Amino acid sequence: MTRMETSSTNHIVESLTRAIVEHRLHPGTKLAEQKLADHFGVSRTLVRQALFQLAQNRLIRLEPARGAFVAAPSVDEAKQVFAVRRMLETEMTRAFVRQVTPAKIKALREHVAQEKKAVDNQDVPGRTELLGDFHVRMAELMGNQVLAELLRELISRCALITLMYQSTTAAEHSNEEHAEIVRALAARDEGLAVRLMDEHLAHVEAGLTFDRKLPTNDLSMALSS
Amino acid sequence: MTRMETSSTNHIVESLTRAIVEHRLHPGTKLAEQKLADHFGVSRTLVRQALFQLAQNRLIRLEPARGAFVAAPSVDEAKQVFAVRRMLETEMTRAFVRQVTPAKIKALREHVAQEKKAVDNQDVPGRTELLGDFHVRMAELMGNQVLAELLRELISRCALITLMYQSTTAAEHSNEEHAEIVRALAARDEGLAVRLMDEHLAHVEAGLTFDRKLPTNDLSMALSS
DNA sequence: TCGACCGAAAGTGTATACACTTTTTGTTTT
DNA sequence: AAAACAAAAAGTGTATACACTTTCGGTCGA
Repeated sequence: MTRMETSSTNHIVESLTRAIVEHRLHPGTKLAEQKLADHFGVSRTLVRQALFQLAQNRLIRLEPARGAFVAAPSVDEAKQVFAVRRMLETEMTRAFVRQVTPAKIKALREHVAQEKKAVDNQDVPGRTELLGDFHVRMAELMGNQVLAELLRELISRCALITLMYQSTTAAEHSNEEHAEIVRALAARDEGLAVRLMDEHLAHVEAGLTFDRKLPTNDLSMALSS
Repeated sequence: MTRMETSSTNHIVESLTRAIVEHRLHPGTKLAEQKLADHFGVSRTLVRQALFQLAQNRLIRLEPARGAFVAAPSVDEAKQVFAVRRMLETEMTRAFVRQVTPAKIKALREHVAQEKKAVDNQDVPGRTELLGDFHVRMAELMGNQVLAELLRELISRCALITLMYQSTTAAEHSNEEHAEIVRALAARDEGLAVRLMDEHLAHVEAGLTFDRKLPTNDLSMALSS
């Protein structure tokens, strides 16, 4: 279900996005164009296109004549992003209950099972992605691709902020909450489902940590995986 | 309150955005890079950057090796965008009531008054922008810049779809609904405010028209204003 | 020793060059 | 006259060149 446009530029965007979201590239790290170009084996032209795209997604920040840096969102911005997620996702949950079908429940259950496997296996990048994708998956199952893409963007920004998924217990906790939400959806209990989703997001938000550890980051090291 | 970054690229983005949102450039119109470059007096490099940005905002569509075209969203996509707006804005309205202050009400009243003036004066581009900005203004007054920018994006996409604002009576209608919403907010009547906002968006959505009139569009003509 | 200054190195911003693809146009063929 | 083809024109995709800005290292002066 991943994107299949593999235009050079898109490959760079995706590679950098993963590195940032998975915390291989820390906030503040400088992304020098020529170094990236060498790493990806293309010219600066394509790197620049990718950087512009990432800047629009707020994953990096472009300073005029100074270059690109991995974004370091303020506490305030982080709270705003979460506020938006809660608005969107509580309403999404409400709408989901109203159009729930066995097939959709089955799809969500399978997703949660996949999450659990990743969590149990200590597959850190895998679980990070899967835990975020749960929310995107709900939007897709509702048939709203616009919502899904919006959520994907917001969740990327969240991942840049929260380090919570790095903790195994927190990941387990999220996984269990997802399972609970699915149960409420299956039971068509709108009030419960909405409440669980709201609480779930509150928990994720509470896991925000703001240790601004300084970069000390080697580009090619971080990108090599 | 408009953006003041006037880097060349941003100027191009804003200029094209306005032209598209105000329907001076019709869906399907080809945006040839060299022609735009000549028009703006820059090289293709900057035009390309702008086009990439517009593509991410879904205002244009990039076809590989064929070029950029003003987007022509499907009916389905339009409905999805509106569904997202309703999720976001009903919840935003709810939150607004809970943190309403006289100063915020005053700001909204003034905005609605501005709208009315533009509508009365038959200032078509002005009223289009102001009617959309009402929603963005609410988000800003709540102090949520993330929400504000998200809404601005969604509303641009809507404007690309709806031709309703071209009708004077429809514009008057929207303006009156905004006034009603502000009254409900001032009265701190949460239920009423949310209901009015939901109905308002339903009305806007109902104004969707999908006449795919063929381009026949001269670039420099459309951009000259 | 510390700070200010200067030059070199590195890096960004924009334009241009060139290869390759699509579109157009004019010609040939049936 | 319509369809098919070919060459030319126009346009996109990527790399490179070059001007200008920032950064860094070292030297000089206080």
